[in-house]
Amino acid sequence: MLQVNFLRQNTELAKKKLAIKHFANLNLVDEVIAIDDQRKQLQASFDDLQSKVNAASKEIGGFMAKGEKDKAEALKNDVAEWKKQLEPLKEQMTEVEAKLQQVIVQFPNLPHDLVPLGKTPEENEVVRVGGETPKLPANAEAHWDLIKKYNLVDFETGAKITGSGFPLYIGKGAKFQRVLTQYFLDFNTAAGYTEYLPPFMVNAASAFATGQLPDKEGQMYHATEDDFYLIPTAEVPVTNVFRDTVLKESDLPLQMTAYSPCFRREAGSFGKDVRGLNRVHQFEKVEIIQIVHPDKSDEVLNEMVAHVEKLLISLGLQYRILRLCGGDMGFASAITYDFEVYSAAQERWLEVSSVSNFQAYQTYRMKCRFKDADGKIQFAHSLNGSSLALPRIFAAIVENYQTEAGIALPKVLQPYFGAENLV
RNA sequence: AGAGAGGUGUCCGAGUGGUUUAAGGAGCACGCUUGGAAAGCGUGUAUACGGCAACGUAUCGGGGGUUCGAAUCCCUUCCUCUCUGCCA
Repeated sequence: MLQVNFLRQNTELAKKKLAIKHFANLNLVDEVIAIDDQRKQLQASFDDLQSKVNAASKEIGGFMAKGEKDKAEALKNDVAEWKKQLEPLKEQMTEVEAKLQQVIVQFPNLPHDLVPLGKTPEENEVVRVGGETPKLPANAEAHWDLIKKYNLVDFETGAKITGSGFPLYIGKGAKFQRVLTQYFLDFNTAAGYTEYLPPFMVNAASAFATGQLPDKEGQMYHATEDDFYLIPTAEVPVTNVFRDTVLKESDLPLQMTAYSPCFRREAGSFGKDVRGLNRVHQFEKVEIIQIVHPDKSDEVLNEMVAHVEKLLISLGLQYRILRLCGGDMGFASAITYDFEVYSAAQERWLEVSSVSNFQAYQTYRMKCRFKDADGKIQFAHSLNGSSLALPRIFAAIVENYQTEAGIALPKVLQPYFGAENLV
């Protein structure tokens, strides 16, 4: 959530930056300031009147104690009059505050200065490419054929149990999921991240705090009986650990990692993108999350990008890092780097990680603050990234490590799997 | 799921309608004291909004109500603990 005071003091800058994110209704900025003016005025009148009521009530107490009933009664009449005036003021205030909230949550985060202009994924900037394009055997197949051939994942039975997009992992396929999860968590904790295992459902307040509500309401599964949402990423529960807190400066940086299944309705997805493991409704992911001092978030973002890059290198996958353009970035993010791995069998890049700096956008919503050296309260910055999302890594390894005889494994995974080959 | 007990500041904890302007204690910070430290003494120590400021307003889990006045009474909701039930 953006802060009204920031919009007030940087109106033109904010509009310019919102335009980079292709936010259509720039007049909303002026509107929000006007509503806030109204709010301030109402509050001033309300506070004045309430102050009179409070003072009089105290006086009445004094009169009652001394037995001066007449004076007390006279004052009571005054108070009754003021309270009558107070009522409409209170109503207006509630109304204006709701309106302000309703408008301000519509603003996406402002883009970082490094964010390239552009609207479509084609306009994302390739920052780095690494690794080798794998040489596949002549009869190479895509992962959706390989997993069938070796009975690693069964989509049909998953669909019978639940619906399409809920894969059923079997045998070595299931074990491989577990092994990847463990390897990723170990890799993250070795770098200083603390491991969390969070709830997989969250309440509306948590979903709001990280920006899923109200923006992505339709993308989450909603258990209406209890009003819980199935998490679309571990980012939601883990970032919310620090909702409504005032931290000490020395607590920062907070580094968390968490495994979770992720549930996404993916309403509106279609076409070849959704084949096999490329896009599913339930998948496993290991996430890294940091809450840091605002001065450090740029630096930390680079560290997180380097961390994920090292992880991909260790898996021997060809990858590229994209800096997303304004039009392709998420709602709450100030800057995002996407990681893609190359699938030689599909001859396309698959997104496996997205690392973002949210700056104070989430923490302001969440009221996650810290007390700085001068005793002032500041909003921390939050960042997160996948490290890593499993299905496409699974797909890429299965495809890129296929041999005439089966599927090999990256060296780092062999001790975890207890074998040199997956199959 | 049923019955009961609770939810007060960083923490413990008092407080059942009116100097509560939330007692008291602990912790923390600063100062005094000291050769240095501890102890002791003193001072300070929540957040949000409005205001240049003085200051005002709100907040005792959340929401609503009664009252001139609510931490305190009423309703509602969430959470924690104990017991019972069910259960991996």
